Amino acid sequence: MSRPTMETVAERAGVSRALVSLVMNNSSKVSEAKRQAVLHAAEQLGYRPNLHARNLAQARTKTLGMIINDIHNPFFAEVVYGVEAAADDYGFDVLILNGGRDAERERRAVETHLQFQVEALILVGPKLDDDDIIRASAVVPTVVGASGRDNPGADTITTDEERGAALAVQHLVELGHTDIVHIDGAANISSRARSRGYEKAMRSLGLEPRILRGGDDEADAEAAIVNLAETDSMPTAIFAFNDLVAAGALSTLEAAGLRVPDDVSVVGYDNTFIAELNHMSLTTVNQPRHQMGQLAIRTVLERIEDDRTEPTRIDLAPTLSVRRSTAPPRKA
Amino acid sequence: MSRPTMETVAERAGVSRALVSLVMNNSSKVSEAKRQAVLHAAEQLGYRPNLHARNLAQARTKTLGMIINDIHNPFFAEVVYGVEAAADDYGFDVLILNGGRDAERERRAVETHLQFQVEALILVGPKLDDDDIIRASAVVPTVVGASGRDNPGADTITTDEERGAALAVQHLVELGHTDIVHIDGAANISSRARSRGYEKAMRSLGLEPRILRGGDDEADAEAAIVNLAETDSMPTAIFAFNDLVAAGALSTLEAAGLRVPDDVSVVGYDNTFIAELNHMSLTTVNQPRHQMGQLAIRTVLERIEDDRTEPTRIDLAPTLSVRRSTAPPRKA
DNA sequence: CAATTGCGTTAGAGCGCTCTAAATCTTACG
DNA sequence: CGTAAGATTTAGAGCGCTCTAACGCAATTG
Repeated sequence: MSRPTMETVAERAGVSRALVSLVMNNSSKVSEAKRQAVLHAAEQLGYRPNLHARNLAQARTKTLGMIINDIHNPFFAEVVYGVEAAADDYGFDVLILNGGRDAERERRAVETHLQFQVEALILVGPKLDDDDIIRASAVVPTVVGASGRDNPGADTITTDEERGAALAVQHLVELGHTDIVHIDGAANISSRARSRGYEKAMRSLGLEPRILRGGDDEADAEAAIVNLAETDSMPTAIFAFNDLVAAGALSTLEAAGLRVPDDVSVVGYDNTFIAELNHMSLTTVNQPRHQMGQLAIRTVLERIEDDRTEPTRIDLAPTLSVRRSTAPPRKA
Repeated sequence: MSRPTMETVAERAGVSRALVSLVMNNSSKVSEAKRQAVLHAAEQLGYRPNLHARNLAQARTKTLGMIINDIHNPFFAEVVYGVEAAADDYGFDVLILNGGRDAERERRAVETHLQFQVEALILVGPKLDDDDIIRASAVVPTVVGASGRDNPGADTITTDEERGAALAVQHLVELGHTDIVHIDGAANISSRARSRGYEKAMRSLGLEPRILRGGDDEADAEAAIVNLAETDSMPTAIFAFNDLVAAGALSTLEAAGLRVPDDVSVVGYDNTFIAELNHMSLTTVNQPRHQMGQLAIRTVLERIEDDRTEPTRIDLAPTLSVRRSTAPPRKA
């Protein structure tokens, strides 16, 4: 007693298999009587179309493959929502695979998606290297989001991270800060652009940049700040690689008896919900994640449906979300 | 120039289609010479097996469907990791769909999974009601995780939330607290069990329970605490429905000039990474999420492979993670 | 009234793969 | 050297669905 097929439904409804197919795809050229008969039979049998059979029979699958860097990271969740909403509008299914911050795992995820015959790939913050991406994009249209790299072969949707960093610096300078340290993202993909943005902005304002090696989580911030404390030159403001590093800065500063923002201002990056927590209330650089998701779909569909062939790069403008972790420096 | 098929590879390698199939499934009864020839041809052509064709041809798909309540919520991410790791061990693929905290959406997700012929369904914190779950579990084995409900028809994996609440109370009492307020989860599924656990524990220790209506996010906590402040009977400790509510409590208390844990201790629930943040450092009840994921797979496989038919309920023991948001009450 | 049109319906091939049964090729042994 | 046993390989059916081409039939037309 396996699952009912079209054959079963057709028999029950007293029509041909082809007619059932037409009804299932709600074709307009089916008489109302037969349509009802088929629908009724299907209902009774608990019939469900077999997607694999359908995908095999049709040329296309109407399915998109998405790989996110890390399902833990709330940053990506928002992008997923954007992608899903947009995909839904166009009648595409989205299959999500978790990269788990591991290039090898992502490679397998790409493979799985390709075997599922997805019509396009959406990589959000991939750990894959250029070669992998070139290889994938040779098979299906590929769009990369939120990465600092150049991703030859793929379309890209990024935010201008240099500009984002500049926004942070500018905000701090406007508050009156001049001694602003940056804790960078070490080997992280986006680290380079953010550091560069910081550095350029500082110099163009006639200030001396100071960059400390950080990383992408709390512990990394701690090390950097302990370092600062020991060299005895605590700045009046810190611009962290991301919100998590900023959170680490917050607690390490407080542990050292310094108050935020009274003694030191802190700015993060990403506007994850950590920053939003009242108890953190982190001033941070915001990327339009939902919009990025939507644009990813649109970009990919231009390839699929309108067969565009030249690569696209979309660079969105970040904004600053000012909260309570920044304030004018204490008067000396 | 569409994608190469087995036919193409077979031709190129000078063998039959069946032989290619054998190689792809690395059967042992293929001569080394032919195996190499096939592999080489496949490599050259960039051949990738079509999963839809395979799934159609085989009786089974070796695929599991997972639906998580909300991809935003870091609690679920951990469960996903557990599921993926375990599924991998058994050679199953996991398809993840996002419920988006919406019953209707979950219903569609179930439908999609069934059309994909998944061999089982794993629902984590579903919004679906009993009927939906019964209906789904009539089609494929279904396991429900992290829910407070009874889920007829499905296997369930839960943690003992009453006990979790009791752990929190016990910890606070051991520190010397007697005036402990609980901010509940309002309509949330798990709310009932946690409140009941709190109430029982309090009474069994001879203390008077006080329950305030909360919810599941920061803002809900704020309302509850403002209420407390106004009625002028601030307790010495607060046990919140979850970490997010606890975070809300933290900031509202501090805004009111009360210090945590000096004036008021706060305990959360779920041990999400918010609790772990140094700056929060929330004492909280921990659920073994990774293990829940693994057990979900094991449970479901017992149905599939060992055709178990009687329902299983697994109830895991929660533990307490003590951090810096709790301390003995200030001496009056 | 025969021929034409058009709608609703159906037969049947084919999507890419697996799997069973049968064919072919080796090897080994009396 | 013949042949049975074992090791490889292959033909061909079938998985559930879509899609094209053709069919039956009623309505329309000259």
